[in-house]
Amino acid sequence: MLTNRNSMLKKERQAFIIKEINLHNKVLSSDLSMALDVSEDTIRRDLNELALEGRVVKVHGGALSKSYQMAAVQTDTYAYEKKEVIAMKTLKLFKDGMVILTSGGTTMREIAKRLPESLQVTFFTISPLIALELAEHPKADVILLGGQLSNASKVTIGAEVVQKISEIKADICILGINGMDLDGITDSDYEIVQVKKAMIKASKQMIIPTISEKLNTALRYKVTPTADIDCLITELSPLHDTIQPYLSQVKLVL
Amino acid sequence: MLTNRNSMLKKERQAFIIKEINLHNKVLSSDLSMALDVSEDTIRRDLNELALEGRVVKVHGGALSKSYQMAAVQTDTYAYEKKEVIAMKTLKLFKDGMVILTSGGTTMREIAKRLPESLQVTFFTISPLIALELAEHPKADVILLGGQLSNASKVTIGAEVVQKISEIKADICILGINGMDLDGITDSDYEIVQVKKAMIKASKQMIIPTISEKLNTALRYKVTPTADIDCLITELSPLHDTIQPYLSQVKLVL
DNA sequence: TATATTCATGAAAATTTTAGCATAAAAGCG
DNA sequence: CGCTTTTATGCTAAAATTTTCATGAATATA
Repeated sequence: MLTNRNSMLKKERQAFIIKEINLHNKVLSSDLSMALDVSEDTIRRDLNELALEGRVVKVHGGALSKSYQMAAVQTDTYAYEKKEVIAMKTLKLFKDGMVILTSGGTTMREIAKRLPESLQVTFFTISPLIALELAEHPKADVILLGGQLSNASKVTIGAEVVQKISEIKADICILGINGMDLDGITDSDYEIVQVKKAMIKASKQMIIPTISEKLNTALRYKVTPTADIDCLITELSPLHDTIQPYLSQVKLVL
Repeated sequence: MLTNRNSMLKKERQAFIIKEINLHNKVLSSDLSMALDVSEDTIRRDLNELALEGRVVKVHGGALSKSYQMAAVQTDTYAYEKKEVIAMKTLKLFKDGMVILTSGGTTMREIAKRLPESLQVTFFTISPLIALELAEHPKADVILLGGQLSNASKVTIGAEVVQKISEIKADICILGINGMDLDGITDSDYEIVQVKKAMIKASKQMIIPTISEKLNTALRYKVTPTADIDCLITELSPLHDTIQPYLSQVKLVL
């Protein structure tokens, strides 16, 4: 070896690689080659060894942390546990005799699935899927708001729906969302935005159940200002860092 | 710093796409191309790979979340083969541009599943399940007739539905039935009878697809006389003994 | 229908991997 | 110490993979 000082033992080098991966969740062979001043072949051999030991996941061009693969596998019901937590929190707001207006979405579906047997509530919904889920409940009254069915999001949209919603006076409206930041709730579908606006207008209170990942993301069209939200429900504690900025904007955070 | 922001590993990129889809339920190829700074070809190839793995649903221009796509897959329908035969016969009556009014029922669902891709029709339906099935069809316009959702039969009922139906002028109405004999079509649910009467009134032609088992049975409430049926469709040949008595009553038997 | 997007395909370019070989250091041994 | 063996590393050329680009076909959208 040319310079003893700079030379690194194999184990030492591999430890460095592991550390890098833990830090950044990925490494590129080319980067490591430069940083450690060895050929890419050596790096590749290292990565192959580490992959064989199951310490990293080798991919074309470098390697990824194992957690990447984990996250990639669980996909069936995305963020299932989180949505379960959100559903339980949301259900605490439901009282006997309430009129509840709801949109669609998988979070809302988790809520519908867990509706307590004893609860006597009236639901208005634009989602056939949610309606069918709620129809399983013995004491729930379910009114499906008719209209054109959107191919993409599978909820009814259009002037007729908006008109019908305007005739309702609901106690609370549960709104599934796609994007939200400190400024407001946003969505990517214009038609759906119109319906959601009508839903908000028709309800005394607006409740937003969402996984925290959707916070601090914005989409094309604005639905309503964040300040108008009556209750924001995420899987996180209201004390969590991510939630802090929203505490001053939203009336109640669960 | 080792991380090179410009280059992203394939797996990493696909993980990003999955996350984006799970978050917003859909992604556009063009958006991803911009966000990840790769060509749309690369995005398309990623989406195709992910679709092949069954992680996302590829559509024109982007991809959708899987959870939206799956609307309960059931193959354990009673008399599946018979209903398949009936469905194929019924579909021959559908023409481009038609306005079709339909009730619910498993037979109707088999029809909806098999709707040819090329057909351009407008559906009005009282069944959320049928609506969701039809919504998978690219060229079908689906209007869900809103109203109270019946717990038992999972179709919308009530004055509102009847009122809405009266405003429609459909070419044909496909009516699932529960009982029928030489005298007339009968049902056991009074509310549903009201809706079916309205559907018949709103349509130029009435088509009854039913398994032959239901022939020669009668229930509590009468819907309409057998003589009013325009087309009766069963899994049997019109020459079959069971069908013979109906030939004189019904205009067309398939 | 006409126009604009998006898709599929194959070829080309860029990058990464593999495998074989050469070199050199490290280790083992008489 | 000399000698051989083992191990680690780098190099090259060919193979494989990934990405882009160009084109016409298919598809949406007005």
